Amino acid sequence: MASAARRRTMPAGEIRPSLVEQAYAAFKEAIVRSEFPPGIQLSAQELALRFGTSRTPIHEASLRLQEEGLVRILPKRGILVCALSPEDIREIYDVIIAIEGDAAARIARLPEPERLAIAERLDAETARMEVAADFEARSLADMAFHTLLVEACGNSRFASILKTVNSQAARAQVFMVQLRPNIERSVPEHRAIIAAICAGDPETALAAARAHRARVRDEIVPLLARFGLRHF
Amino acid sequence: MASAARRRTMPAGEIRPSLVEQAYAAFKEAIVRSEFPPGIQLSAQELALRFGTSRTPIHEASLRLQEEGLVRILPKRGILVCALSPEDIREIYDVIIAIEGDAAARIARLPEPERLAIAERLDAETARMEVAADFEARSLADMAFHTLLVEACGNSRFASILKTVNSQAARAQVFMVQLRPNIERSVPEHRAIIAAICAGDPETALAAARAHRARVRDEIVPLLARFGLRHF
DNA sequence: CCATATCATCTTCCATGGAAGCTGCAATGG
DNA sequence: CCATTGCAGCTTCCATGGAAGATGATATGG
Repeated sequence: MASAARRRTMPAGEIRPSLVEQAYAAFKEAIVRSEFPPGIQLSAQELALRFGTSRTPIHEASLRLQEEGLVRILPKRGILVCALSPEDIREIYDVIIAIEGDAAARIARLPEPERLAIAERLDAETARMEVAADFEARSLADMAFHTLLVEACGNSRFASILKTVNSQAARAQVFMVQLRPNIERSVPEHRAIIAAICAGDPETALAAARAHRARVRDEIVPLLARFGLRHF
Repeated sequence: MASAARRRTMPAGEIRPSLVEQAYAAFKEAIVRSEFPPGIQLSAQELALRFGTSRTPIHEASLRLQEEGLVRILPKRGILVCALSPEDIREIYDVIIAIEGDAAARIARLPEPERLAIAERLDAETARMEVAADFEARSLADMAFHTLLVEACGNSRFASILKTVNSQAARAQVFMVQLRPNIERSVPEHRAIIAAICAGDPETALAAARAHRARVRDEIVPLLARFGLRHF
């Protein structure tokens, strides 16, 4: 009865993710974990076999991944897993710098109660980062900080842009964890962003967020290039 | 030999656009021209009939348009042409402000010969704008200016982000042309951006580009809202 | 009269097969 | 020995049909 009424108005239960969704997630996961070496050429048939569907969901998932820049569909030839050069990583970081910087400035422009609430949550993540036992936990808290920063800025398009470029960079992120960059430098930089937000100073927040990401970029990109990695 | 070698490495002739491509372009065109009222719900079948293909290319084109935010695919229900609220337009402008501002700053950081060459081309478009006979021509030159600004900044991801949000805003643009905003104010603002680029001053270029777009945003968004347009 | 259940009809989702394009190799001709 | 051509085997592209979900009108029971 109630269940019938609920079924009736069920807007989009999406109980069971579609096969396209599953194929998309599985394919993306495999790419990020570098189970498919970058530059490899695959066919829909073999992916369909691997993921246990027919070729159609694979094809549609590939279209989505192509839109996100993770693969390229070569007409009549196959699916190419894109390779990222250090220059690509640099481009991606520059997008992050532009968007995330603006997001920080936007938060600093919010009415005081709102921006203080956000600042508190940002501070909590930063604290988690500081006391984290291992590198893994520290990275997670770091990611949570940056996700929150852009989710809270009030422009959903900012979030979706960052989601896209982050997924492009994900493969490199996995690799970078092994390089163990000095993430502890991030803590005071995060605090500087938080302080500017609390003070309601958009200019300083913008500059602090940009400087933070630019510092990371300038640390990471030469490192990748020096390791002679032409692509990931 | 050269021809053989070239044929060998020919990446993708793409002589004839695929049906998906055609359906994508036609569907998008129809949406932008508001031939489909926003909010309307369509079926793949009827679109297939209209565009003279089967349902498959329509479906794949719709997936692409969904990725771009122009339509939403409602599972088992149909294809919804998205409606844009003034708030959406505002969000889109804010993305433009962040990305285009950064692009201007990046150009200002280029070595002098390069940035002067770009400045010259930007100036040519601005001049075309100034002497344009009708509003139509003026808009075209304006668009060319902004396209060039972001194409020349050296980060292809900036261009692709702007392409996406611009296509989202395209429907509103068509509408806005009829409002005939005072585009002449743009000319000196463009010149300010160009001057900062020539001077190699990234900060000023950033501020000038942001101010220009922010001015347009603050002119347009209330106008749309005042017209009582809940969506386009 | 209202609430609930049923059902006809719409839709997408996904599997599959034929058509056509691309590639690399072997055969052919100089 | 090299350049060209033909071909076999791969790939995607696209059409189509069955399955299952979503919806709204209608029937049914209180």
